[in-house]
Amino acid sequence: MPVFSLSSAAGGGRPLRADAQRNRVAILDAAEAEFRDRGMEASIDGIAERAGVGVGTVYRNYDTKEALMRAIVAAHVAPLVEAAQQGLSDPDPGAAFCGFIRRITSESCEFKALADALAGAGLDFAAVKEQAAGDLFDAVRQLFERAQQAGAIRGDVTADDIGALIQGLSHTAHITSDQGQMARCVDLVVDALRPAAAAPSSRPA
Amino acid sequence: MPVFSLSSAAGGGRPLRADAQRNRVAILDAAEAEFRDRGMEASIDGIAERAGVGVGTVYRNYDTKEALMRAIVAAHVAPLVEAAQQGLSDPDPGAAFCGFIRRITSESCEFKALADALAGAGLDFAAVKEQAAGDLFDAVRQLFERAQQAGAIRGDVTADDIGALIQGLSHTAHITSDQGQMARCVDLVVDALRPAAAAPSSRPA
DNA sequence: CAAGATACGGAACCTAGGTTCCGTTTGTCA
DNA sequence: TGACAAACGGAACCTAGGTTCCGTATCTTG
Repeated sequence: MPVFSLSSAAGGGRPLRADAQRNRVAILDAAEAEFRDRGMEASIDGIAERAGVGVGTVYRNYDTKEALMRAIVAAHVAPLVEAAQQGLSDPDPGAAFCGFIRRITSESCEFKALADALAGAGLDFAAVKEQAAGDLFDAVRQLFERAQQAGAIRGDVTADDIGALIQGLSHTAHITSDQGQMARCVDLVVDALRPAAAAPSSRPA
Repeated sequence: MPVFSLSSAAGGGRPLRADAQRNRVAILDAAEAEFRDRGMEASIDGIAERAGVGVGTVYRNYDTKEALMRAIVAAHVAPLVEAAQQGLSDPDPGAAFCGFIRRITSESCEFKALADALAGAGLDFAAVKEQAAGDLFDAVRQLFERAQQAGAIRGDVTADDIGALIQGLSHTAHITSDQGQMARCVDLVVDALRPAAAAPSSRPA
């Protein structure tokens, strides 16, 4: 049951039938929209209907709802992970880290499925942590450690703490769609990560 | 369908039968334990079994699972609300507010049902916000406003922001049972609420 | 255009968990 | 202890949503 490749089956095969190809795109689009708005609460029936397709057709492309969700989330995570990797060579480790946190939380705010994935809501948490969200958490950890070593982050915070905070913020992102409020909350937390008042990394008085 | 009073029906009535009285207590105890450990994921079947009782007996005391949950949560919320009211006359408004935040998050960490109620998980959110959790949010808001007026809290934070942060932290509390980590995260957030020590914050527009 | 392969739709199935119902048991009172 | 009301237990019911199945429709190829 192939998950990629728009025009041919995985491995050996002959090209996909034209209608099947069209449907695959429609399903992806529909899933994208539904998962965006409702996160893990989106239903297969809803996605199928939105795609103008029967549920069977959805299942012919993705074995389970979770697989479909993962595919969609993965598509959103990939560019984030890439951005994180670039951040690793940012001359200002603190800014790179904070900026990345702001970015993923902002993304979570408008794409509920990402929020759910990061918050571990409605999914087998261990599974998520390996897959889609796992990559992101790894990326965050690397940025975090670099920032902390550079002295841009308080020493008494651990990577696990960051993970926990992100999970919490992701939940908030799932609930609110108010980007402004979300941003204020995130800024607050991010500010709090700076080393105690003594050394404001970016701003001498 | 009475919800209070251990020995008699609400309003007019004759005393409760002895076995009914015993069962009511057993149900309350069982619900307390199940909701503590599993939050809203606790099941009526599980509660009934733990209480050594049939599901019908549970429903004879509480019309719905949510009603039972509310009763249990309310019992935990009451003393908190009371503490908050006392906090309103604390000479140090900032400490009163922060202390209260720490207290409810700590409580949420070991009593998952409270975390769920505050995070709005698995429940009709509006309903929760009126009931059990609503009182708590109100209490927090009062403590917050007083602390902010006293200058103990940054001026650019709103009561809604606090609500959002609590919801997020409550989700974290639901996931982790590590009181230490929870405390670190909460401290971080609480610290962040203090007015910027001397210098203007350096946040990007 | 016919034949076969491929894909489709959506009814039917399954599971989980909340809720109801009713025949049976137990407590209470005389 | 007998009789009645109160309470019990738990099977049965209902709903929601994920998943499977298969008869039918559509594409592709010769």
